[in-house]
Amino acid sequence: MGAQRRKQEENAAGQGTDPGENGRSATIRDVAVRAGVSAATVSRVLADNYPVAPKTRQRVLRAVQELNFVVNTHARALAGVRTETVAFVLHDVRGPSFTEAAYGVEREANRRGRLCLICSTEGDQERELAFVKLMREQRASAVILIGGVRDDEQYRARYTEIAHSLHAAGSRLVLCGRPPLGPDVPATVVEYDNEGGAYAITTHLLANGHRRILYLGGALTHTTSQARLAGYHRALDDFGVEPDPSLIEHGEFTRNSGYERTRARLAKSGARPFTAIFAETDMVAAGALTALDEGGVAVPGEISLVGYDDIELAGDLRPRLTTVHVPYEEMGRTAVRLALDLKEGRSRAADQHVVLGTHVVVRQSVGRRRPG
Amino acid sequence: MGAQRRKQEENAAGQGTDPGENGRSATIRDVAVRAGVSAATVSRVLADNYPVAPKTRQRVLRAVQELNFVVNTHARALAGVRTETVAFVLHDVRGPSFTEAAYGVEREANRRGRLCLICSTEGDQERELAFVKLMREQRASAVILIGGVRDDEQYRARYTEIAHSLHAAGSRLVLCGRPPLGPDVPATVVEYDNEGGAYAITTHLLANGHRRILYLGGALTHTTSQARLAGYHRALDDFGVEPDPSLIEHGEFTRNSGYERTRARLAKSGARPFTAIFAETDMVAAGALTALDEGGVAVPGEISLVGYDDIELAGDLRPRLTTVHVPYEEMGRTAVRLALDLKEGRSRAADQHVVLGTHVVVRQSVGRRRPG
DNA sequence: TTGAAAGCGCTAACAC
DNA sequence: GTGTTAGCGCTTTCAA
Repeated sequence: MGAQRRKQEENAAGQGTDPGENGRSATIRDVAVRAGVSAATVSRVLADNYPVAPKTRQRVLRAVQELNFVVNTHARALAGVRTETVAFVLHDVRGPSFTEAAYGVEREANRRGRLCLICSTEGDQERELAFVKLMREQRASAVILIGGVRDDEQYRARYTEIAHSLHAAGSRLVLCGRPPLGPDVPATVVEYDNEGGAYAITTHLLANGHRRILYLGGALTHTTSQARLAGYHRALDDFGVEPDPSLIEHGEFTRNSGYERTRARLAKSGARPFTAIFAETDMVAAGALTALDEGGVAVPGEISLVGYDDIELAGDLRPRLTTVHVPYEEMGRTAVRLALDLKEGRSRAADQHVVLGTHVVVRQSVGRRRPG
Repeated sequence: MGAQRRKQEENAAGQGTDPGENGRSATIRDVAVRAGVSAATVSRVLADNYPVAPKTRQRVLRAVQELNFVVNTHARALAGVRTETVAFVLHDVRGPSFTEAAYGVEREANRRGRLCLICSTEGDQERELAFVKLMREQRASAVILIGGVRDDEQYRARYTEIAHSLHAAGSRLVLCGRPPLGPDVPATVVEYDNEGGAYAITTHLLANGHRRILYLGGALTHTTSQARLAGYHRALDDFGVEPDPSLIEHGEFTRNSGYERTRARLAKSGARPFTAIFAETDMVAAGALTALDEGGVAVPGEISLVGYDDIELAGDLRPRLTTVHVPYEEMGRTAVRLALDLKEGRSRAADQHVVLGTHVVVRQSVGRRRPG
């Protein structure tokens, strides 16, 4: 698929003579010829970084207009001029929490004169890799990945390699909410206190007298889920409550999963073996709430409910959802800040691992319960 | 800022000798030297499109590993190999409706083997232009813009030019939910029946006996708002109801704007001059509902409420929000489909304008009212 | 099976 | 002020 052959094919397939539609687009050379000057002069006019006679400039600009000339970034980049970009990769653009982080990335990147490119992978690792590859090849300033993963040998090996290859390309890998890869891997990590948040909110439930708390979790292998579940267990332990495995469920981080799982539980037995529900994300909590609502169960009267993430939706639910606030936007901003500061020599490699705090936001979905 | 000078500066600023950190990254030439072959051979190994002796291949791959070599897309693109991408531009990644469209774009682009790049502009036209420029220069297959605009001469002139320059660069401009630019402009337009949806839902309110409907709109100059307001007026007209200008409000498309405006109205007078609220987006409706809730106003008992967009949130509100469904995801998919089909010669220019339908989704936020 | 060489489109020293 | 020229890093003929 060489340049030449490709262009010929395009021409052969062409339907019209409209320049640009099929024929090759105008180059700086074409403009030069039309304006009766050299390519260098055109380049100067375009870059506007060098004195050019007004009349010449006029002619060049006219030619540019007439030919509908568009510079080729690739050629320009090759010649040394960079358009700095920051890339952000998430699973799903529709997910409310990660887009909050995307927003933070975007703002900070912009504040520092970079363009921000976002890519959604639908959780497909191949796609993630393809995008990282593209960004690496385009020499993006930083590539920021967000979203829990399955933390195994394969993960570490794979991302360690990615970190190195990005580094070799003059870019930087940033992991948001993912486990660090090791001390010698050139990657920036921005985590948040996942376990601590889960601990705190479980404690909140326990302090309100709840002892049997249904846990609506994500996939068992998912690092985010593991950390949250760990916090839940630690809190139980601190209160001397024996954990009941039958109260732990694993599923997806979707509204629907929360809905279905809650419905199934509600249908199961007359005497409910739990007085509160800890949904691992607000989305799951929203689904659970709908199921509770449909089942005629009062919240927090009969059952208390808490979520995690503190997305905007939490305040729209009725009752308003008590949840754990995660500083997603700040994570995004921090990710960009750390990576760029490092590149600009304003930060040291040792400071490339940050853990942001989380905290409980008490709203209306938790009620007091006399334990026993 | 030439390549040479830049590199020297980078070296000067360097802290370590780690290759890649500051020094220039390895090129195909470096790999060739290390492997004791020519650059052409390395290229062949990498592209894997040509027979190469197994042993040579081994040596090359090893050298690639050792040097952490990463091809330079720019050079590659310049030499004729394209990574096809589709670009999507929206105002805010956090906005629920447009990200639905982004999802559609992403899926369809992916189905057709393209990578999808998303850019959020925070409503900044300059940023939008910068991104479009970048994508044009990178020769993206299509550049898709979504979000209402101020429809004036400047808009038309500006985007007509963009359409032409994208076309000249072999790309294609797609406008989602924005007014067409004219018959001779090379742009694809995917609209939805904005006015029709507003008409239908207003009719729904009117049919339920509501005559005084508070309208919580967006900016007056915004095309989306204009169309929705037009639908509202047409419905009133069809029912022989005199529109009351004091019931029309303009503001922003945010939760908070809906909240504040509703609160102000509620505070204003004891005798409320309206029995229903038409919020121009579900987001605004969510805010209005909170205000109503706080004011102790029963919905739909005392006041009915409808929104527009049918985002997921609509089903989470209590009462569940009656609203207008807009096929955002389909818009995204359609945008990609039309643009790529055209490029592939599987569609004609005449079919590059599509209007998708909208419809009312009846849930629980509208009550009957005895008119008078 | 491999290498040499030309060229993709642009930029920036260096001459004039 | 403007043109000439030498690359940037890669791919792909063409020749060996």
